[in-house]
Amino acid sequence: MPTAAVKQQDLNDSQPLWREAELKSADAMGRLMEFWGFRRHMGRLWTILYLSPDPMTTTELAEILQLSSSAVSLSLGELVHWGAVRKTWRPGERKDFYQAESSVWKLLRRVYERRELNLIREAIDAFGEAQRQLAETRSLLGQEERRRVDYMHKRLSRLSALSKAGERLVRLLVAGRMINPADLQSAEEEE
Amino acid sequence: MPTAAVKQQDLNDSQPLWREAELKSADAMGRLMEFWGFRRHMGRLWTILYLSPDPMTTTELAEILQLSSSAVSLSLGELVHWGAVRKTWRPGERKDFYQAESSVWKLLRRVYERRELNLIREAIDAFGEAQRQLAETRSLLGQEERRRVDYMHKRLSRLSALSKAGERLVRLLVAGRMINPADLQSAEEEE
DNA sequence: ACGTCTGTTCAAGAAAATTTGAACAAACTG
DNA sequence: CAGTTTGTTCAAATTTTCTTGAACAGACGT
Repeated sequence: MPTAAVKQQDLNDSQPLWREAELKSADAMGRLMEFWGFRRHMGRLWTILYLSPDPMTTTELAEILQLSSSAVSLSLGELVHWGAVRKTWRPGERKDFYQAESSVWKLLRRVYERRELNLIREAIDAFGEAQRQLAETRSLLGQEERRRVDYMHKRLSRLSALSKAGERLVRLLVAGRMINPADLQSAEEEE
Repeated sequence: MPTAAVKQQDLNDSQPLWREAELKSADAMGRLMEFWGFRRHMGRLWTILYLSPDPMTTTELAEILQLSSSAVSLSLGELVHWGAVRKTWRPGERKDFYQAESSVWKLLRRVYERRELNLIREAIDAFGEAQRQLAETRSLLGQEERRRVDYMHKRLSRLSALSKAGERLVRLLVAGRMINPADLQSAEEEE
């Protein structure tokens, strides 16, 4: 009694013809999102909602993507947290309905603002802290080691300059202003 | 007999005073690299090399970061593959020496070119393929479903437009030319 | 107030990745 | 050419991350 196989068969039969195209798109976005550091399912769920003219329930989503209700709840919650999905309700219906935030540009900005900028700032802080630490030890060292530490200090300055250029660049992106990648290049070059 | 503790103590004693700052920087870069989808150790190894005035051996690297030789070999190999680290040799010395490629800008470009662009292109292809599939089924559907499929098709056009704008944007980045993020924004707006 | 429906949380189990030591291969030395 | 040294590869073991089903909590209708 191949329960799983039968179930799969039933599903295939009852699926609309466009389901395959829908899943293919969802998977493509899932890969993008996963690469971008999010859960794979977040991209898939968002896409299903984005492609649907009407808000959908967790039940429908779970069925389409063959996910457990807890998996759906978890990833949807995170999507809501990022503002990528909104809850809505229907008069008379008890279930929650979800719809995709459809401005991808808005979403990109929000993520870069909340996440990537923080990450870069932490790196900048770490480099600065390391430099401070080097400066402290400098007086305790012999000539040979002192030159070594000075070298490190200079290199850390370059990493700092680069990170700061990166931060500036992301801030411009978020603001929708023109970006000049040559800034990154030159951040690295000046003595 | 706290072997591990003793070993750790020995290490601490024999470390130069600037080792802590060095590790702190390496870890910061490790986090950045990990977030960016590379092995955590790649960022750490690269940083140690970047901060060193002289090329280093796998043995030194393994000792500093407390890694097994195989871990070092693996991650260094990948760094070499990405052009982030170069092998060099010293007359008389049998061991390989490694030095960091110090132009971060060059590295960024290479990665975006080889990796991110591919990823985006795959997504673009998937969306296009899905649209084609929808067009094929359209004639088989009733009026209600046809409207549904048309909606999906329109949405996929938007995803395609966005992805293509993203691809263009990355290509400009790689080329070091000016970027206008507003292109992304408008890719989404035109019906 | 009770039973039902819905959504979330959590701990256990499954899957995926990283890490390691050992085996292998290659290059050099005496 | 035998014996080292060095570097890579591989499968096993570990760690981490994901997934799941069950337990819990809240809201609703009767």
